[in-house]
Amino acid sequence: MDLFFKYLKQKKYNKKEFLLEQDSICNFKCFIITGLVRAFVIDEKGKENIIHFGIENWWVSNMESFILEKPSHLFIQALEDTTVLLITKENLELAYVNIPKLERVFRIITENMLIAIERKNEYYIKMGSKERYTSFISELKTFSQRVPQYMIASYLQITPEYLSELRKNK
Amino acid sequence: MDLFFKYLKQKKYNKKEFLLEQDSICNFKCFIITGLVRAFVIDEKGKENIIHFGIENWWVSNMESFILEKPSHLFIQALEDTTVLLITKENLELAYVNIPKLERVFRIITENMLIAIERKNEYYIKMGSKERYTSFISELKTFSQRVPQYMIASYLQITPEYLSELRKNK
DNA sequence: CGTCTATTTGAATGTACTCAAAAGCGGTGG
DNA sequence: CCACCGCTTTTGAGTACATTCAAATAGACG
Repeated sequence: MDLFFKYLKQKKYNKKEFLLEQDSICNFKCFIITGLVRAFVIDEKGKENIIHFGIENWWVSNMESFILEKPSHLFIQALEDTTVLLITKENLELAYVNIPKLERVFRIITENMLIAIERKNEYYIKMGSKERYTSFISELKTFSQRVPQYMIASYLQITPEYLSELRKNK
Repeated sequence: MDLFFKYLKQKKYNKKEFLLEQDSICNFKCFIITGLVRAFVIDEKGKENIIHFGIENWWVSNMESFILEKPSHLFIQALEDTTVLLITKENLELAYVNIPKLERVFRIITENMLIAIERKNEYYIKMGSKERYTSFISELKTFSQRVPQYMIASYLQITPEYLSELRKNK
């Protein structure tokens, strides 16, 4: 652990600041110590679509951009003042070499990210938008109070107007 | 590589045979040598929803079930006669210990799975069902000839009837 | 208190679905 | 080789769910 920390850099982002912008190459992974971020893409109509949120104790990055070193399609933005431990791609590669055990650690972290995504997908496939909302709220109610409605709507892939509708008939 | 092969077992599944059924625990990963499989979930209405296909040179498994050793929500079924190299969870853990380099290999495989899923999600979020179909076909046309329309519809999250409609107005 | 942002409301519209039925297609056996 | 059966795809009418747009209302913050 001590060894690993040498490769990390603490960094602070203010609310609304971008950790990553579209078209730039994501050369880092961030571990969120405190704060909250959102990752979103912009579609052809200019609408922002939130892919996921990142909260305390999660790693955030754009894996595709990070690994393939290609321009990112997504934005990552702090929704609160956010403190992270950042590791660059360069440093991570070094760390893998010098701390072989780290391979296992990040294999497991990656597996857990994958599980989280698959679970979300399953939800979206199995449920209609009403159940999606209620189960989202019941599972994440503490966290859902930290983001505005319209962002929850975006995450649930519905319009804010329709979410408002759903909330009424709950 | 030779070392690793000792942990693998070749296995054949006939068309329509299940590699994994709902409620059983997925204790394997399979590398597809030849053939084609589909992974799907059944929703409350009894409808099959295809999450992804697995083709030659891909690993298939249900990561959530495999890693957390919990009952699977999904089915994995051969759509053609399919030959795989199978590794059990047990053997994989042994292999990790005896071939430390394998940690790196599976970290990278997992990362690539994650990228594939994220890319699919991005497609679904950014595009309407029409563009989803056309881009699916153009990217995967060789492969799309190996599966019936109604399964493509299921994968695209639309009804076969509606897909038929889309094809007409293309 | 005023301004800016977020949420709600409602009407009109559109996208995709359901259900039922017809048409197409492929394989099998007579 | 053709006729039939089962499965897949197409067609069409009616419907439901979710969106758009515009405007009103509510909340947050300096």
